[in-house]
This record gives sequence, structure tokens and C-alpha cells, in this order.
Amino acid sequence: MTTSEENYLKVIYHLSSVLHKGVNTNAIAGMLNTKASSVTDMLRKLSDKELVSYQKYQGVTLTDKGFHTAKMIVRKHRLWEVFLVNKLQFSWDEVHEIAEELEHIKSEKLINKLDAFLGFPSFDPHGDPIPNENGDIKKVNKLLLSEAKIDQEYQCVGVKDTSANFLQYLDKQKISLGSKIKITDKENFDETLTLQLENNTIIISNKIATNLYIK
Amino acid sequence: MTTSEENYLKVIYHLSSVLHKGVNTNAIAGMLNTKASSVTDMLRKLSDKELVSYQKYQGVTLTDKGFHTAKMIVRKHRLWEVFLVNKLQFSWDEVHEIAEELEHIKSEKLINKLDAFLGFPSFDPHGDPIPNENGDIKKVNKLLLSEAKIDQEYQCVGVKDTSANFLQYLDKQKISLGSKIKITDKENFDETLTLQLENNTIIISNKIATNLYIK
DNA sequence: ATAAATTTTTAGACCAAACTAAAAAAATAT
DNA sequence: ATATTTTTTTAGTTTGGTCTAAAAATTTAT
Repeated sequence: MTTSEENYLKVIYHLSSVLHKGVNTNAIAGMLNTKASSVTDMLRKLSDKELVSYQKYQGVTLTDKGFHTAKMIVRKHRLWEVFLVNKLQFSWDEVHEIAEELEHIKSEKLINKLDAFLGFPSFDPHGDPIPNENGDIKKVNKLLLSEAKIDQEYQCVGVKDTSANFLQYLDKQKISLGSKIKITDKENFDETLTLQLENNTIIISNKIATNLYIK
Repeated sequence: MTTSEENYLKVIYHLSSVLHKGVNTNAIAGMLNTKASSVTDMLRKLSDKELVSYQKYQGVTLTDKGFHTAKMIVRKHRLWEVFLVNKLQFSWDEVHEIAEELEHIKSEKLINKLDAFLGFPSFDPHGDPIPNENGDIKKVNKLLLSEAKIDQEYQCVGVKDTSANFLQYLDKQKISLGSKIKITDKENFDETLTLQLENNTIIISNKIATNLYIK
């Protein structure tokens, strides 16, 4: 498995978890900052290795083997993120790029020992679930803040957008995983929300609300 | 910097620390399991980047820039080895291959945070010195067990051969870094040594003695 | 139902890093 | 000092992953 192949699998995994159907060439190209023609080449290669099933012009889906492989890459990525944040004191907006590299380190023994060292975490620093050794993923009944009811108490459990920009905004607003949140008012016109946090009240746009997971 | 370039620099670094003169093409090819013609190509490339100074047919030496770069790669390799052994409970014969991958992870911040997390170690699990952030290396007055005097008490401080084979032999003989060692007898014919260890007496060949560092 | 627009694939090229085989230079032996 | 051997370099290929430009298929619009 090359790093490039792993990156394609990961992107197909993420896209198909959103789309729930065959992933198209252009979407993959967009995510990988590459060209559609390169994607076509790689899909043929992954298909030959039976990691994806691919019919030309019909989009692509992961085979069981490809699905499992992708989950193991995601597992590595997220475990390394936990390591960086919990052990090396990185902040949650700094770890994605480094984990993108670390996720391609090959040893399975390494990742299982790392998992144990970290105490078998179920979620990464952004609230995303970490597949265990068998690929099982803990499912959480989360919803977007934009879908929440008014005057009900929730808890922040994750972010949809993991860009440094968004995460730093949350830091500034003192919102982190575990923060208690209650919507006290919703503006009808643009869906701006007034939030009651532990120690203060803030106003956030709909764009923020559609990128925060709560339960 | 590609992984391949880094591997060449590292090999040139290690070879020139032994040879103390220009490193020849074949030696590099031997260490990297590649062909001399590939080495020539890469040397030209590294020379263009001013990482080595290279005149054809004259061997190669590192420039200051190349020397520093090589030391930083060695630093990463050895810090990761400490992490694997001290934090993840790998044994000293398992870590080399994994560290060969980890040493190519790019972030400088990562490696400095890892260094701090590990308590700024000066030596790796095989007793090799770890360059600090500036490239400074702690020098130890070590010698090979084969050069030691009879009936003097020494302490094991490192291994020359770091192959799993040799390290496992040492495990079997209960010799580890820090072990106290005294030579009680030396056979003139083949230089076989009789060693007094903490709790037992063992007999070792000259080949073993030329691969164990003591002080 | 056909034309236009979009998406995807093919064909041919490039680059890095390797290779083989042959040529050239340097080192060694007689 | 010359011949032989060894080392190194050159020349030309190969492979993986990318690219551009053009062709083909599909989707959308009229």
C-alpha cells in the first residue's frame, strides 16, 4: 500500500459516508487537490487490488476489504491526534496535518500499543469516533446545533468543520468538547442563535451552528 | 526533502563518521540496497541542493547544511526509538524499522515536543547519543569490550551492532545498558572472554566483544 | 428528442527514483 | 609501465503518480 493509495481510500471512505452512494471522480479529485484524470488512473489500480468496485462512468464504492483498510487508516489518524493533543500538548487546531503524515506509518503493533498507551480512547480531539482494532465504531446520537431545540440543555460533542480557523473561533468563544450549551433565542430571519454557555452568553451565526455537534 | 534524499544523507553521515574521509559510491549503494548508478544520480541531486560536496570519482562529503540536516534526521530516529521503548513498551530489538519510518515525519514542533515529553534524553535505547535541537551531541568516552583491560570493572553503555539478532542474544545473556561487566579471563588463541556479570559468569566470543561498548 | 453543458476517460507526456548494460576512470598487480 | 580489475559514471529504460489536451459518455436544458 502506498501513501497515495491510502489517501484515495480515505477520501472515498469519507465521501461515501456522507453520500451513501457511489462516489464520483470529480469529488475525489476535489478532496485530493488532483485532477480527474489522475483519479481515474488510481481507481483502476485500486479496483485491480479489489479495494474498490469501479465501473467506468458509474462512480466508485469501497469493497469490504477497502472499507476495512480505510477504517484502519482513520483509526491511525485519530489515535495519533489523541496522542498529539493529550500527550504532547498540541492544541486541537494544530494536529490534523501532522496526523496526515503519521497515519501512513505501517506497523500494526505500533498502533495497537499506542491505543493502549492512550487508554483506548473512543473519540479524537474533534469528537470523531476512533475505530477499534476490529474496525468497530462507537455510535453517538449527536445532532447539529442548528437542529437543536430552544431552551433545552445540550453538550458539545464534536465539530463538523475541523479547520484551524473554525477551531480557533471556538477557542475564542470558550467552547470546547463537553461544554454545556443552551439556545435561548433564534432569529427567524437568518437563524442567528443566542447561546447560554456556562459562564456567558454569546451570539453565533447559522454557519457556526451547522458545524457544531451536540447531544 | 524527500524520504529518499533523507536516507542518503543519513547513510553518508553514518559512513563518514566511521571513515573520516569522502564516502564512496559503492559503500552508499551497499547500505541502501541500491545500485551504484542510482547513487551517482542522487549525489548529483544532493550536490545541486548544496547538501553534499561531490566531485565525480572523488567520493562525497556532507556540507555544513547537509551535516546539520543529517543530524536532525538521526535526532528524530533516536527520539522515536526512546518513545517506542520507554512509552510504548517495545523491546530494543523491535524499534529500528518503525523509527526508520517515523524519522521522516516533517514537523519540527512535533519533534521538540516529543523531546520534552521524553524528558530530553541524551541516549537512545541502544546507547547512541541523541543530538539536541541545535545538533549538539553528548560525547561519552566509551570503548569496545574487546579493547578493555582484564579485571577492571566496566559498565555496558551501548551496542555497535543493533540487529535484532545481536540484541536478542544480549537479552538472553541478561546484558543490558547499565550492566556491570568485568573480564576475568581472555583466551589468547581466539580472544574468547570470560565475563563476570552481576549474578553470573558467561563466556563470549570476540565477535560479541567487538560489538559491545563499555565505559 | 435533440442540443448544450458537464463529467469522465483516454492518450500521450513528465518527473523522481530506481534499474541494466556499457563506457570511462581509477586503483591494483605484474 | 602496462595490463587487469574494480569502481564509478553515462545512456537509455521502467514504474508510480501526476499532468494536459482531446475524445467519449452522461446529464441537463430547451
